[in-house]
Amino acid sequence: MAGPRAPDPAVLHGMRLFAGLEAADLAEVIRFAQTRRVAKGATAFKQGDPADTCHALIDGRIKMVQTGADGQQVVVRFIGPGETFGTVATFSGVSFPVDAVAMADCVEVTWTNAAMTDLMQRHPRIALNALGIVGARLQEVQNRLREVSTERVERRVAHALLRLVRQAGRRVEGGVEISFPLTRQDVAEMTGTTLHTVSRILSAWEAQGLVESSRQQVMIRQPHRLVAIAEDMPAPDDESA
Amino acid sequence: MAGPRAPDPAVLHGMRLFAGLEAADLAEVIRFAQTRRVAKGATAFKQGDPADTCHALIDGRIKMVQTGADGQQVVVRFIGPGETFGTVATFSGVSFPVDAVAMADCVEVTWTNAAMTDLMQRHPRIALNALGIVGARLQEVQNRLREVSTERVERRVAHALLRLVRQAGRRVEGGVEISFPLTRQDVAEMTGTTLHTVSRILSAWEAQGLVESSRQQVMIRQPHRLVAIAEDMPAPDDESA
DNA sequence: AGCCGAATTTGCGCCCGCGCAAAGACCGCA
DNA sequence: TGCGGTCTTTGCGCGGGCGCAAATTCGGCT
Repeated sequence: MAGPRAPDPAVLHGMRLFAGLEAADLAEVIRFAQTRRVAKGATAFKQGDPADTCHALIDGRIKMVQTGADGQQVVVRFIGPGETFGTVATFSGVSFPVDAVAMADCVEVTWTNAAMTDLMQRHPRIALNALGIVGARLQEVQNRLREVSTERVERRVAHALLRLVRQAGRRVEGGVEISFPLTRQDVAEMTGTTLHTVSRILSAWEAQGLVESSRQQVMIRQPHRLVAIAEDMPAPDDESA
Repeated sequence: MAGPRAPDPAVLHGMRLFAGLEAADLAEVIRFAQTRRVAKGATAFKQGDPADTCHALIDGRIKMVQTGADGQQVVVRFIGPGETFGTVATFSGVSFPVDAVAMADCVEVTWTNAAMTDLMQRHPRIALNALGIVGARLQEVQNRLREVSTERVERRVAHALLRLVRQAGRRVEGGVEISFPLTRQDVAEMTGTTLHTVSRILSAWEAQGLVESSRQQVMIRQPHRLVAIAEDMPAPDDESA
């Protein structure tokens, strides 16, 4: 019955945007959706494109990057499976304010603005969920704004890593690692510094046994000490001795 | 007929949050509202307070300030008459993430979270309006994040002043002035620098005839030159000669 | 009119972190 | 197994802007 483009309703399960909806409602939501593949390195949409679609990620990892007038880039946030993205501009702008770059091969579902608006009007629960999502992101960005405005680089990098661990941490032997490839440049663009400074900081931490990093990969060996740096606490006992 | 606490329905007119609602709906909205006065220097709510109310400003000017663990403050945004504030935490947090400080004597209306949620469910239009408002703020904060991450202080101050002019500019003889009292410290907290640096920059600009500033007051004499600084353009012709 | 506190200005010295540059490591691919 | 490109590391020097401190101005209040 389902056409070739109709996604499996199961993909909506666990999405915060559709939390609290009945199965019948979910089925309705999915009828308006389209699935799409985005190859690694490609973009789901580009900064400046007309914002006529809403997006949700099924699989992969997406980087939201804002580019300034003279080319400087800032990583606004990372998107993982189950998260919505590119929905804010739908209700508040005519064009997307960021690039959505696939860091791995991705699968996403999209809705037209008209369809999503209609769904929200008939199911206010979706609109309220969306408010919660956007509100949480606003708070997160405000926190980052305060960090970058008032904290030293080292603390900002610590905060960024901790945020990544919370969002995409994977327990491994000897610590926690960030479960997707991440360059020094990426971290620099998250923290408002340069890849050189990030590299220096990670090297110093590595020398202290705090982290272990290799190409596009970071593992935190002693999260509590990283927290201490992030919160500017006196260094806790070094258990590595 | 209206009780002593019931606000005049007219105050809702022009509020973006309630745009597109019928008069009857507005009347319903106002039935759940309470008016409240906030004296200059007092707070409508404090960072960390349980977020159990939504707010809209009728008159005055409010400064949203986030305070970090060790006391450093950042001005997140200013709120003018007709704007909603303190509504984000309602749907995404348990406590307010900022202080709302009255910069002048203020009048606000408030709703309980329960009332606002209920109103949104019965009038999805309100929820969609809220999404637009929060989305626009998210974009603004993202822009500031990029600025503070990649731009020099002077450009950031220029951007901040231009943003203030757009939001609360008043044409006066000889230029445009910001229509509410604003200290160097405020500007510093908007741009992630110190009041000393702001003072130095304004002094330099004043020497060039670009602005005119006095205690808690800034007037822009040559907006186009300020734009040139903000956008890092080569200095335009100096018309003051 | 005079006093007090807040806001502002300005000088001076230093240091964090950037800019530049070059070398080295690692991966994918043929 | 060799090649090329991307990512990373590290050294060196400098400069923007902060920290500290003191003087000054301004406004409000009595």
